[in-house]
Amino acid sequence: MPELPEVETVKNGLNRLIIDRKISTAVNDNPKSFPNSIYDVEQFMIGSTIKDVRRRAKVIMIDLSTEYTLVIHLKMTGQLVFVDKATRFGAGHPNDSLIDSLPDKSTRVTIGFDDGSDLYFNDQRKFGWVKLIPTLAVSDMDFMKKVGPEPLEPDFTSEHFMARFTRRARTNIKAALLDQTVIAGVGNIYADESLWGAKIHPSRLVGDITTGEFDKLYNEVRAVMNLSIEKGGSTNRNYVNAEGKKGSYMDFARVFRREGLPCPRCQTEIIKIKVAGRGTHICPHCQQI
DNA sequence: CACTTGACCTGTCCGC
DNA sequence: TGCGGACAGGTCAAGT
Repeated sequence: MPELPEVETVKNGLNRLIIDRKISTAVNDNPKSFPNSIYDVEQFMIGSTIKDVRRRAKVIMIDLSTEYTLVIHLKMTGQLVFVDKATRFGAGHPNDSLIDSLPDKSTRVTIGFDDGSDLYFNDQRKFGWVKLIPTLAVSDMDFMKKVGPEPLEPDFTSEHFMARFTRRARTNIKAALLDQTVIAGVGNIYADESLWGAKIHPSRLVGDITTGEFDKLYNEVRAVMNLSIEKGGSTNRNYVNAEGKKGSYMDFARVFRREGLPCPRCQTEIIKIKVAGRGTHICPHCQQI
């Protein structure tokens, strides 16, 4: 899924749905998805209550009353879906009844609360993970130490943004945007969308991008991700929010997965190419090498 | 260090 | 309707 706007949407949903609930069970069906020992789970998770749900980059952190935190990465196909069978929460949305369908084949971890509700971690491709670690140790994780700044923070300026890229001067701008140690949270969808907005070809070398172009790109990254948060994220394939509902940003996408359709700016046909090993969507007229 | 590529998985879609 | 291959929202560990 999940880039910054999707993870932010899940986090906001979980904050509405699971705060103060008490964990009574934890079922793990894949040691890679949830590698903690049974001892740790029983000691620091069972019986605890949910205190807060936070996000950093594409990672969700669920703080427990035991001073332990569930650190979760959804990678490509992860989902965190809350279902309350007692109140039928999660039922009745289009094409799906979560009440009946979850847990399903892709469910890796089921966290049960003492009121009968459940939080499911589903992950078709098994790339994602859930780790239970001391809250104070979260900032010591390799990922947390290396990850770049949050682009939507109010005090994150255009100058800040540009300065982060100097280290990656000899690679292309798309690879640099996707590099989580440069800027946190940008993935394949929003990289393509913001490069189109700034009229920058994704294969251009970072070192050749002008200050003016960086300024545009900075504004586009923020505008595109803010719009997506407002739309509940992008459902390209699997993504759903904490209530099991899809996001609608794809209805507003300008280039992503729109190959063969006209560019909204100049009507030139959008094409799909490969850059930084990823499928990449551009307007060949607006975005020149 | 900076940079690129392949690996990790399952499912789906497309061409034969 | 089967089969092989490419591809899918993301990181990592290796290689150069």
